[in-house]
Amino acid sequence: MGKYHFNDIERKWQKFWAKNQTFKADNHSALPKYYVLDMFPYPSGAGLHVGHPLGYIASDIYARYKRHKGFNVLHPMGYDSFGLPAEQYAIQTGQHPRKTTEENIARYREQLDKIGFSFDWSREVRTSDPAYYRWTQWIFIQLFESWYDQEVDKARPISDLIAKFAAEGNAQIQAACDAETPIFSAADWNGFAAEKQQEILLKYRLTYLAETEVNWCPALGTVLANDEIVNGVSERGGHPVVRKKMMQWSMRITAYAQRLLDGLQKIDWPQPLKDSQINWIGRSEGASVRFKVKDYGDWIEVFTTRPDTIFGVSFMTLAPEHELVAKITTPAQSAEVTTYIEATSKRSERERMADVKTISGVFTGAYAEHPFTGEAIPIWIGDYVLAGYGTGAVMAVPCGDQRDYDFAKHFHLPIPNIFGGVDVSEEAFSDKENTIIANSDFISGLPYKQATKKVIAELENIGQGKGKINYRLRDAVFSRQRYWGEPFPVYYQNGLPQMIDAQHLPLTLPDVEKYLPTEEGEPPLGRATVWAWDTDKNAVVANELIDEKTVFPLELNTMPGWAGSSCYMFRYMDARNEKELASKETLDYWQNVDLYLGGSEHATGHLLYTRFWTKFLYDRGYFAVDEPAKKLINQGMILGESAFVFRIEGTNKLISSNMKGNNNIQPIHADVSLVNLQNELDIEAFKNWRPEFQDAEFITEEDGTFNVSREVEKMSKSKYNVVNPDDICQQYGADTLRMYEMFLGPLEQAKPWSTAGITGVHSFLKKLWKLYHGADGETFTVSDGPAFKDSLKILHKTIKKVEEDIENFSFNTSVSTFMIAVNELTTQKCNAREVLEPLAVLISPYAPHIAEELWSLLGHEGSIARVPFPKFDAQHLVESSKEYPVSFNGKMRFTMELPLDLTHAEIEAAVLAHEKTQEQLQGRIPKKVIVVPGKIINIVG
RNA sequence: GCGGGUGUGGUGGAAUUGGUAGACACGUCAGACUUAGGAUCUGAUGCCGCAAGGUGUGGGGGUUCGAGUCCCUUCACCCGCACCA
Repeated sequence: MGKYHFNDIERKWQKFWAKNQTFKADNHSALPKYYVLDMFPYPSGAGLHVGHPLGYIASDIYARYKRHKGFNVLHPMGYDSFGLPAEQYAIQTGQHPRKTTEENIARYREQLDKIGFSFDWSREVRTSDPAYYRWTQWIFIQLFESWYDQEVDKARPISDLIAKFAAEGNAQIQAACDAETPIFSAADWNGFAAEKQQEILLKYRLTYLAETEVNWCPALGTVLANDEIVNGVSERGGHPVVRKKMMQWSMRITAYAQRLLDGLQKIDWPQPLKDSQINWIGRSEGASVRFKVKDYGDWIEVFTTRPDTIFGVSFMTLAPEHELVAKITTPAQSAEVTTYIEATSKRSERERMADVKTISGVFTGAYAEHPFTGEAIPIWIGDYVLAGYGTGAVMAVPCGDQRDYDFAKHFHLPIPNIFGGVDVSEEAFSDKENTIIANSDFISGLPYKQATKKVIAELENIGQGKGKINYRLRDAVFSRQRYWGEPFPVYYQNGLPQMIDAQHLPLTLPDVEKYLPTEEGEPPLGRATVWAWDTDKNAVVANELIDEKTVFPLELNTMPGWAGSSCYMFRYMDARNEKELASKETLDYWQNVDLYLGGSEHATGHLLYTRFWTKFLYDRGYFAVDEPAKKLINQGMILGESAFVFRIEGTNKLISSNMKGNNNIQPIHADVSLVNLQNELDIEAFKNWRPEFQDAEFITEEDGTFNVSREVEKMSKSKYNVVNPDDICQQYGADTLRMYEMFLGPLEQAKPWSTAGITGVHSFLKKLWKLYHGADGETFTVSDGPAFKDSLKILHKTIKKVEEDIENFSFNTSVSTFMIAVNELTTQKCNAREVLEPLAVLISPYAPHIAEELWSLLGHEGSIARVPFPKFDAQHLVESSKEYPVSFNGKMRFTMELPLDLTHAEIEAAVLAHEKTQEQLQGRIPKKVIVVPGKIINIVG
């Protein structure tokens, strides 16, 4: 056979796996199941870089390991192929996003195949494929046809709700619904026109159409969800975002707030990720209190976590956007209030966040009545109160809240002290655990907890409040004004939304000439000429037929990016089923994902939405489980090492990094492929790469080299620091790439990519190959004779360590374990099948190609993939004696050999009798001898 | 400000969970084989010191026979959330 020709070997086995469908998972297996999933990628035009496969390699090792352990493993892959970049590209070039997406997917697939993953490609899904998104649309319909019953704490069919309305009205129904839902009786309901009934039902459905204040991004021409905004600008592109009211589809995720919190307790996800979900959901316990506005019939409702401080209220503050502001402002204050509201609305979200120290506000001229004392409380407006949280209004208790305190100080409002033995002349006192309430009528003298309880009871008594749990979580806006997304299965009849019957799905995306919004400001689908629904034919027809009785306009918005990714893990279970999302049988068998790998950046986006939809489909009886993934691991990002050359400002002179001195310099990204490991730039190649520097003057080091400086940054095309895995595979092989990526460091940790150490891993694989070949390194020589005892010992040590490592996901240390094993076996000249055969199986999850080749050289037919994992046998590690280090007063002095089966007393006696011990003690009697089994013996003198 | 995390040689990182710190790899140095080496093999390599020895896991303190690991304190860096009433 010859030398280790990794390119030939890898191509050969990749073909073999594809041809034999080696990794096809079985939906009807008697074996225990195990589901290993990677977050599927968005196929971008830039292709894969070495950072992408990190998680895929780790999960692939685990999946392969589980197959060796006798599990029926589901390990699928697909593409999250709807998204903005393809659409942006389409806008610029007129190229249909479908086309670029398909090209990108083909490139991704080619790159993935080269790394030797054990994916079951027969289950591939693409979110932009109508055969897939018909199920996304189907789920949308299910959400529309459901409401959330808080009494039984689950989603139920809307027909149940209609029956309840008809029988008893809505007064007694505990459901998740819009805030301003009016109360009606059964008689009212039955008397309502059908359209009015539909309007009311919309307030209860789990996906609903409503005028919402949304985050509008003018540059992108679309709305964004809260998690798509970072620091007040869009996550993608960094464009400014403003608040705007629009008619939008929303998802009633708030109905699930508590269950999304509770569910975290039973899943094995990283604590930081759980923390950010907990934070995002933002549960706080308190009370809602209603304050009557003096001289008006209106009520202001506030939420407070400190009802115990209600006697400390000295003013109220409304958010500038609060709906009552215009109504209650007195004529005298009107001008001032208007000016203030205008000023604050001009400030962007970002400015408002950046500038939290400036205190601003204005008095409305109106007063509210204290629910207990009847005292007049001035009502102010202030932009420190957020419209989007709670009710957009607060009862200000300056002595107990620093923000209220600062506001009061600034506007010279009173700061009554309602805490016993506390000084509030300098700052507010917000330590509720050590609170004793004073000057507060019926709660004076009580600590926080009891006072809170009593106040809530009293508020309920007078009908001005109740205990309440408030969540920061908002309903998720589900409409996007884009082309390249799932169309809603919705048409409009008299302005009311109607669902297309699920049996007529998919409703496929129509073609348009341009991918921009229309001149009238409609979404791109407004350009489609065949985009109307004929309820008679149950088909899409031309828009010009809309005047006919049975033809209606279709929804012009599309679904957001997270729609397609929220249930894809269930579709993989039965990916080719044309009748259902997945059959009951397969859903029952595969349950949910056992191990999910992906980045932590999805904590409050995808990972929250997918939990929401899973719980919903569980409630409606489709799924057997209510969480998508049992265990989740966040792999760390692989960062790039960018290279910079320096230009002296205002000149065309480039200066080597050590020569820059006091010059005013400007760093410029240089492509990392033009720089060697010593950070020396290839000047000629650089000139060709950036023609504008063709004539530049290069100021080099004294030895004539030109050095760049390095910086660790995110890998990205624009930073010219991308390393392509194809190049690594070409030069060193996929097995080397796989092992090296694992060797780089702990899976969860972020780490810069550097090729510096790759030769170490590569030469390990060459040594492994040689271990199975004779002295010439070319002839396959494995003997059937007995193995050395020492070789068996190494094998079993390795089995134990590697198994532990895989189970703990510390793949980096097991690479070292393999290196030690191969080095030692080489030294021992071990060539026994008894050792080398199990070794090939052990290593096959990490380096599957070379393992397959060795397995076949060992004379086996077929793949190594399902060969049982070697069994650890402690027998081979048994020793009759062990070297014990002996220390005196904690200082290591010498070692002594002792049999393993001694009792503590026997060890103690043996140690004391030892000549070196006597030498150390010099006749003194030791205080005690500490014997820890298998560890150090410590003599304290 | 709140929450979470990390700090170990020239570098990436190990450390049986309280038991000989620095495994393994890169790099560096020396040697062997070579026309050559960016190939292969052997050896050395935390720091100070010729050596004996000393010292050493961001700093300071503590518990312990014994601390990278536990406790207190302090510093530095990274990542979330950020006027949440």
